[in-house]
Amino acid sequence: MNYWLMKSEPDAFGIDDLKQRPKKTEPWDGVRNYQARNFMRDEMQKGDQIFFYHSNCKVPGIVGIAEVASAPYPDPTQFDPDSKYFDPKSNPDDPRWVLVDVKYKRHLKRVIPLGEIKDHADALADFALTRRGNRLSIMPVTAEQWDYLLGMENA
DNA sequence: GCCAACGTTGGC
DNA sequence: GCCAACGTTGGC
Repeated sequence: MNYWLMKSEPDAFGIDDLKQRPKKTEPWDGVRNYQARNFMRDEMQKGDQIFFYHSNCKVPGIVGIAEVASAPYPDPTQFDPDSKYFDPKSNPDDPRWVLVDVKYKRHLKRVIPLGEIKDHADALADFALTRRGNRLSIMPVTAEQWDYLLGMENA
């Protein structure tokens, strides 16, 4: 089992939106970054645990926990000319972009703000989120980092 | 293959 | 709203 952190802008789709979805599950479409895609395509498995992160908002940080709820499959929006994620260069016989379904598990008892995560940089050695200039929307979390961040929930 | 221009991300 | 970081595009 692997651990991940996935970013979302709460103005567009936040953890409350996920919770309110039928089956509390949403196809994580629109990922158009190869590194993030490769994580989904090559490494994600059903049951993997996800930190749900709110970006581009007043208090960016980890707000809850979700779970990978499907195997990777082609992102349908890449073939939809009306979608803002439409990719005319993607070949239906060899889709360029994939996604997984993401299922809501729970909110954290409190938001763990980015600022606080940065304060613990030493304990979270090499955490992808706080590496300089990081813009990945999906990134791996080690088991150690996962446990440590979960511990911060009660701090 | 290089690299300048451009667009996007996302914290502040 | 600003801007640093960085990915992508496209001319050459």
